[in-house]
Amino acid sequence: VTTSSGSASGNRARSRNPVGEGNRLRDELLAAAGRLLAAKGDPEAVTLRAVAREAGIAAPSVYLQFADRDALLQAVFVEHFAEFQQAIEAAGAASDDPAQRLLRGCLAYLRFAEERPGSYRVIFETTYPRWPELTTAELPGMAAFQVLVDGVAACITAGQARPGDSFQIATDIWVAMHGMVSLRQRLSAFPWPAMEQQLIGILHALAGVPVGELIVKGEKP
Amino acid sequence: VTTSSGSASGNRARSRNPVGEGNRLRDELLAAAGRLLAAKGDPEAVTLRAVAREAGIAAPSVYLQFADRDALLQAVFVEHFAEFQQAIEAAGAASDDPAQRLLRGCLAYLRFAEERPGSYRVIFETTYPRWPELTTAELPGMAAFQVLVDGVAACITAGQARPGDSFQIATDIWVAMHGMVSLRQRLSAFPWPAMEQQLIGILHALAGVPVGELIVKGEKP
DNA sequence: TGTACATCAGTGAACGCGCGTTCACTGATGTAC
DNA sequence: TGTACATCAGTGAACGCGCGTTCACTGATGTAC
Repeated sequence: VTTSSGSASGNRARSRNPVGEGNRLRDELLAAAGRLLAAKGDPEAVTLRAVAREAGIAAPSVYLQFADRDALLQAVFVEHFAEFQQAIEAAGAASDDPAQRLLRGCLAYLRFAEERPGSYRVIFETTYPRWPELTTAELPGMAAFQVLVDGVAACITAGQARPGDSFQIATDIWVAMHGMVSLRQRLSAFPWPAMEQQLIGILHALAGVPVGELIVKGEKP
Repeated sequence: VTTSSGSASGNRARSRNPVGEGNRLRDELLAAAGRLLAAKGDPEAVTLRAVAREAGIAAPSVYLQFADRDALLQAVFVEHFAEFQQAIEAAGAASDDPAQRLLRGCLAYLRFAEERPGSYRVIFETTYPRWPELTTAELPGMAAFQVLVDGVAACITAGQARPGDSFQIATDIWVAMHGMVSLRQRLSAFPWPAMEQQLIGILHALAGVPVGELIVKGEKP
């Protein structure tokens, strides 16, 4: 964990615009939160004071950008969730074979969770006081989930998956993937199978994609 | 949440035996912790001071029974885990048809998690500082997991499940169940299918148990 | 170009809180004689 | 049976800590004239 000593006023000329300056500090705070999350792997470590410390500013300055600690955490969520979504979509886009897209997207999900446990926990294992009000459609994550639903549907259409309710199958796959990463993180002493092998077996069982289609293949020409 | 006002010295004659008396207080503390867990649904709520408060004793008295907060939490884990295991085994024992035993055991798992989220989180979503030392065999939960492995194996032997590696299939089922309860608790706004239906679909897909075998049937004569 | 002034990003000190833990103690229970 | 004593379960006060949040402030940046 690095503690940047510098004050926010660097050598670069500041714009007088409070908004511009504000965004710079805001970004610094989110970056600091990200570093804490990466170092500790635990959303609990992202306290308002720890973030301020990591960013090299005084604790009260956080209030210039965020109404309170919860607003800060929510912004952290939004940032990390966007990165999560991007990682998955980028992985899926690397092929145009439906089964490959599905496999790669799922693998990206698992790898993100494995490589960035803190970010994953901010996304899927933290409760945000302000969210119970949200409706299903507004749920952050529904867009990402839709990618999975579409992926399954594409496999079915292409004859690469057993016909069925793509929404339901996608739900089952999601649930299984979440269980995989959540339990692996919690019980690392359990004799887990290799993540990729387990994923292939699960996709095969839940979606009916032939195992042959589920070996990661090179880019299409 | 009830705060019992009474001091521990009641009307009942105390045994002079410090161990006897000690166990009484120990049980009271574990009971208090259980009440907190049930009321808050969150292991974080089980602080040493909150437990003492709930049990109606002074905070330092906890040290008569537990070396520190971590030891207290570990004892809470052991108690709730035993109850969890009991609930599952009792449910499975209610039938002698392998598929039914498996189904009922899994349902009991899900129901326990749904009805006692605090207990479930103490078991599967809390990290205990003293545990990284444990080997696989010592892992609390391996015994419970073995029940699931045996259940799957029995189904295979009885021709009620697709032949395969029962350990691997049990792992997949466990992972899926954990994902189900963990995500349901975190994202209650998501349009989840009925838990029992989802379980049946998952058991069918992962273990190959025919859906017909997976309707909860009455007791055998 | 030079000076007086306004803006406002960021600060330092302080608040009350709940936490885990320590320490010397108290006082009812039970025992020795 | 009666009294002096030992045991030890449980206490009250205090500690230092990190937390979120508040408040009046400071002082460099940029502007008006």
